[in-house]
Amino acid sequence: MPELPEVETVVRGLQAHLPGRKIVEVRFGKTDFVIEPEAIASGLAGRAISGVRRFGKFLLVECEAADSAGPRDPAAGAATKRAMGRATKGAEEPATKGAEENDALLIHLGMTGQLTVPPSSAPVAPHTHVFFALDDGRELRYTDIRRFGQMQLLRNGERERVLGALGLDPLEASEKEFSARFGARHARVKALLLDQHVLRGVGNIYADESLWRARIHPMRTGDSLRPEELRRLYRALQVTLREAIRLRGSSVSDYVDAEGARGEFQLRHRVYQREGKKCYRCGAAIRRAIVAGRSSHFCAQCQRAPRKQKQIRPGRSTR
DNA sequence: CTTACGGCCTGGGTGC
DNA sequence: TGCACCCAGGCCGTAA
Repeated sequence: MPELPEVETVVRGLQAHLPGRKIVEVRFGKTDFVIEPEAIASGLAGRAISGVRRFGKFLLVECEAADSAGPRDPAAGAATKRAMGRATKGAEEPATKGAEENDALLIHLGMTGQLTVPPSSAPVAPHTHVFFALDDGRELRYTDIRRFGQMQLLRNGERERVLGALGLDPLEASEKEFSARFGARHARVKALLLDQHVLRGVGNIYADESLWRARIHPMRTGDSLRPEELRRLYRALQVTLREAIRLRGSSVSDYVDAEGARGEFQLRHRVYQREGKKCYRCGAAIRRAIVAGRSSHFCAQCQRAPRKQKQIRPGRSTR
């Protein structure tokens, strides 16, 4: 399941291949998961790629400014301006802001989406539905068994509308911002971690792993967390996500990076999909329960369940 | 407004 | 061998 660390790994892989390349042609297989495929085909053919970046679990393949006016046939563009701003380092600026935002291809990998850059002559893997032929004889290919992914063209000025509501990137948020957001909410902490409007990029694997590391039960509510618990969770999230990125993500099912290689963080999972196995910290059996509509794995010994009282709070108040 | 929940999308894996 | 069923993540509608 591509979550923040997996998407980050794919982005880094694509950054090594795509910037500077020109998209020669776009072809589709099934398009039921693509928004306006014709717009993608006509809008990106002939365009040069300037960069690739991550925004939460989304990938953005950015184009250089369309040379001149002709939205028709950009045949002229012999002078393919080299990507000036190189890949750069980690600190990414908000993808929704920025003075000039050029057209970009927005991609969400869903559960089984894969992006690779094989030679055009390479055999096509089953369930490959989008092909971006490049000017160096290779293709950026999108493969997605379940087609839970999503793809759309973001034109100039559309980023804020499409991505603006997403929450903070967990690796960029400060402890203060994190605590303020979580501490003010009455929803279960597991639901808050998965809510992309609170934090962008965390999914089921890293929510469970972080909660275990922080020794917090997934059913606890955000506003029940003591300051030190909020701090522990913040730290656990950071450490877990960074470690996962270092190990190139978790390959629990179909996930592979841009080179087609599996990640290794699944070997470090402490609770995810370890129901019945022993807790690495205390030896108790890892349990699984549905929280926030998702399978949640935790150690009932290390992560104490909250008191049952699920009573209806007296309305008003808050403030 | 906030929260909880059920359903939907698709297809691989599993168990009978 | 076949087949029903479960499950995954995001999103949306509905209800409290």
